[in-house]
Amino acid sequence: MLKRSFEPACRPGMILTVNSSGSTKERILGAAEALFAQHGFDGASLRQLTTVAGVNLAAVNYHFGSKDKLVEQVFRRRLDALNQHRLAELAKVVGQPQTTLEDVLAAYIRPALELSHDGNGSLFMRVLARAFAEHDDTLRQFLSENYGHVMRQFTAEFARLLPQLSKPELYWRIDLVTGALTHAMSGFGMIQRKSDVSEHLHREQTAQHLIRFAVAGLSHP
Amino acid sequence: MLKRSFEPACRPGMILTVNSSGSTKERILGAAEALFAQHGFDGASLRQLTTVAGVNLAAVNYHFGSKDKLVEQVFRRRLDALNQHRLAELAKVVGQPQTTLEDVLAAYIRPALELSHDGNGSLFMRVLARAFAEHDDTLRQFLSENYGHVMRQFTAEFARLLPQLSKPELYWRIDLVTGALTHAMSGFGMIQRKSDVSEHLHREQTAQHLIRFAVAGLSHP
DNA sequence: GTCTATAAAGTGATAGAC
DNA sequence: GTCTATCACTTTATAGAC
Repeated sequence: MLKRSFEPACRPGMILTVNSSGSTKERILGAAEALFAQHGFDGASLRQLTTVAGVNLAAVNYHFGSKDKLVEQVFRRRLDALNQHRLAELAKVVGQPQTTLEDVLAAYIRPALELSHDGNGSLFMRVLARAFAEHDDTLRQFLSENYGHVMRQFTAEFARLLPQLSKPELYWRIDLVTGALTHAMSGFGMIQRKSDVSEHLHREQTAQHLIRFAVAGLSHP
Repeated sequence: MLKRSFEPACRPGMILTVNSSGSTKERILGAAEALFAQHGFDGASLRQLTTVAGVNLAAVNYHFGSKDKLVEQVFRRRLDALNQHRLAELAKVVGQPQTTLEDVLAAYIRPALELSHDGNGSLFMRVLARAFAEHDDTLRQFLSENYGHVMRQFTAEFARLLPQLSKPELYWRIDLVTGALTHAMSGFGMIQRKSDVSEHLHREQTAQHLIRFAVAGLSHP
């Protein structure tokens, strides 16, 4: 039922991409991201991981201390940049005289979409989707402690733009939108880019889809 | 980072519920559902599982053949009933002279909500959410082969009710709605029932929330 | 149908040579 | 900083007594 085989874990090209550049530490992080996305945190073993990264088994404990600390670093590497990007975009639009719901949603969605369209970044979005599904308290606490302020800032802005909604109603809708975005950005039902559409245009179209859906879901009467 | 400890895996009451009734086979299925929800398919071991179920370790292989076959049975037990229920509800409304989008969505959502509000059923919705996040081809093929016809029937009905949408546009929206529902039904952001609201009323309110959100997401211009 | 005992392989982590 | 070798433990699965 559940594949746990080793060989077909990564496409050949992907393995080369992962283990052929950067320091040992970077190669481990890259391989961890790919294998956690495919097999989960429990499913991916340090032996798979170090083989794909082309490093020695002991290197993980030397550079990170433990598997759990490695997991944490996989999250930090991407989320620090992603959420700084989000807050920077939010700051840009909040200062404007007439901020729209679209503007705020774009500040939240576009940075994530940009990440998910960069080859290795899309793997990370799958890791993130897994983390959501895990319901692991330790992991959730880590995310809340380190990145909770981002969500709070966006929620405050949504509340300002949707004053007709009660707090519970707003939280309800934000939660449903979050579910839709996580699902979409983890690369599940992402519409395939046609060959006559540029990467940039495709990202723009995808962003428009997501934002319009989110606007409808947040602001319906 | 990731909890793998054994003791606090289940609340005491839950363990009693799981292992105190039914045949050996049923007790194993119940414990598997609970532990797969909490620790994932890889994270939950047969030793945990048989201890919680109060049965012998060897009983899993005797009754199911292997861990993977057990996973399959955990899905079958709930999905057979859930999807039959959905199709029955769909058949009821499709025959009517003026079927609405709300009717069709209710036929899809209400059976899942009913399941997710029955104590052990809510654990299964979390198992299902995990399965989505897994991206495992074997698992996805199993779901598609056995229950794909249900989604196709609902999609056809959506297409009939939303003729202004192109096929890709419709698939996009259905996918985003699916993400929101999976997220919500896995018990993530479910609004807590207040003590002065009956279980039945709460389920009704939740259904209304989900359906209105889905209508807005599917039918916006 | 249930049990004990155990096989065979995998796991994370570490000690110590280089 | 990288390596080999290995420890201590857990995993799934099975053989064989009852």
